[in-house]
Amino acid sequence: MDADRQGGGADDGGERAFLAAYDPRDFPAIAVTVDIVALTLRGGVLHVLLVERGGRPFQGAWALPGGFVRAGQESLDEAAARELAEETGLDAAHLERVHLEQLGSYGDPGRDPRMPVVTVAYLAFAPDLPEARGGGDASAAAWIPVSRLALGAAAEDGAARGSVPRSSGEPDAARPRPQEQGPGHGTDGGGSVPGPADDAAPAESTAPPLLPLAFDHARIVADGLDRARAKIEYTPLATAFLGREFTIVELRGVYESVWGGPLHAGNFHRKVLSVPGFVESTGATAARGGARGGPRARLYRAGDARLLHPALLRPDREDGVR
Amino acid sequence: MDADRQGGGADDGGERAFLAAYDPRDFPAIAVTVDIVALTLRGGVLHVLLVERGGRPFQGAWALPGGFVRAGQESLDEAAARELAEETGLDAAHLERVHLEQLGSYGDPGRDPRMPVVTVAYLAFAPDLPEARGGGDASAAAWIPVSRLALGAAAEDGAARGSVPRSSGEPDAARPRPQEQGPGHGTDGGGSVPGPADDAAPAESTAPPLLPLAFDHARIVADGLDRARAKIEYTPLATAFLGREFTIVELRGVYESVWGGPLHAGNFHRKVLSVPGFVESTGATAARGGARGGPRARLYRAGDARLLHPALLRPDREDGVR
DNA sequence: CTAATAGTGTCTTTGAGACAATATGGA
DNA sequence: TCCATATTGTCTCAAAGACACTATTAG
Repeated sequence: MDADRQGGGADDGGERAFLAAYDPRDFPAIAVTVDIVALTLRGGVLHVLLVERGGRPFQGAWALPGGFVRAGQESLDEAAARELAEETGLDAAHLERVHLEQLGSYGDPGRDPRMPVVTVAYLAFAPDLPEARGGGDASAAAWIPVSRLALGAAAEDGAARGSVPRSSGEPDAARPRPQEQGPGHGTDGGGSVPGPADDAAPAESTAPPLLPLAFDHARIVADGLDRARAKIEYTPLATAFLGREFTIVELRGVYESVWGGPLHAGNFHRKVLSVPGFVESTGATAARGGARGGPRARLYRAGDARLLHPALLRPDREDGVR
Repeated sequence: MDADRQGGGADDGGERAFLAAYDPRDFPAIAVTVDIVALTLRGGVLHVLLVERGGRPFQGAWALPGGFVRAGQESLDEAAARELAEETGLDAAHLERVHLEQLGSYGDPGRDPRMPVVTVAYLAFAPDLPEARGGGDASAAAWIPVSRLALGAAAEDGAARGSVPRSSGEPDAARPRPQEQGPGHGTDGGGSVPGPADDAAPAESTAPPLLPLAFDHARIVADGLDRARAKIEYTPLATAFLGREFTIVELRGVYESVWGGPLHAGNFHRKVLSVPGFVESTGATAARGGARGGPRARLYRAGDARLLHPALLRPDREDGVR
């Protein structure tokens, strides 16, 4: 279907269809925007790019970067890339290394209290970027750790609800497993944090307040995280979080940060090297060994595989260290 | 982002943001529709629901069923369900058994020559339904075998192109493998066709003409097929193509029809039963044995699993009979 | 020197796939 | 009776995961 027919009632000629197509209540009253869930790793912690709202509906709250699609002038993908560039202040060279894919569309009535808005959400994987400068927009942009976000109800909604006939926005979160992000997993650029996150922290006195997100952006971020966690299982996209050259340990850090739990170093290492086309060796080795000693790690770059075969499946549940 | 800010230029107060939000060139000029890729099995062959266009831009061509989203009155999911019901003439009881999920959004400029239109595509898995009555719309609706569609260039685009920084509509086609649909695989309700499809047919004299699709619907259908083929790997959604009770052989027929190749009967049988929650036994057995004899197959119904663990992976390539 | 760390070897278990065997019922 | 067919058994191979070991280097 495109720009005629609008459904409802039996056909009565064509006159009616014509009128329906141009009924201002049916057609032009929806705004189309793109929103971007941009993920990156900073110091081994997964961050999302957010902007602080200056305007009224959710003033002061954090929201996803995004903006209107320029009707007839750009594709949705181009609109997303443009908005991401504006918001991060990235030049074309840096943008080259960012993976951008469509996540899904959100159009519940009332999701924006002012008017009907359908937003096409995008998911971006970025290497550690320079601090976000508050793009071309009113408020500040910043990378916020996902563990500081209040994703509560939205996150639960990914995997184990509803029955088959249910029809809700479920843009293929491949193997979603409810598993909230433990605060500080992964590497700070080299080694992975050893212990599980849940019991390591000494009793925090004042619980760090979780940031609420504007509109339905909590759900969009939750869907994006589900997608990211699933996608690095069967694609080499984890390398999009790293520089051109990286060590296997750094790559493991990406998986640990995104999945939120430690992985078995030895098995991970062997498995990555065994998947054809995942990584390829540069001759070189890292400048230094591990943080507190150890041999220098070999350097690799991303291979040419677009899918991992076999895949790197997530560990089953709360047990550890696959 | 929602209904303010529109990117580009520095902030200058709020006045500008307000104006931008209501600049008619930026906001109201995009129409939003839903289109549905509804798949079903008829006689062991995968079919898509299509409508024949009466109007001008692609008059006489086949297109996906769909229609405008009623701004502010319904969610995208509701719009898709409504359009599907209208187009198939399905009552609520039948709709209950249809799986509906969002596929992705398409908004290239010029995809509709008349005006900017962003469509949110949905994917539906339906059991064998009564013949489509030409719903509420101008032209006829019909189930068309996917093998009769010209999906050419669009299908190639799913998996192995572009590099990481590429940004194009790739709504997570999980494990796409280019593999065109061999005409008549699968079962006609009971047993699966034995031989491979490609050589069985006696030399066809006049090549059956492939039907072109209107707008960018060929790509949308191709994306939907990719998604369907991937999704039955790790979800129990193949059962959505069958009745409430079914045999393992019928279930295998679904996989063979969607994947387009024969599967090893014995191994498939054992694997399905070994995945927890995929199917559960009703005590009963089928009324008849196989087409030309054999024991009566046991009947099963869909289990309560939402994900298959372990998954049923597609056979690797052109070799056969996993 | 000492301890931490990159990388490898090995063993066990699980699952995939090929092949064979058994039993049932349509013609 | 004959043979296609549903279902189960067995064997082999690949991969996952647990665990142990070696070599290297920061402090």
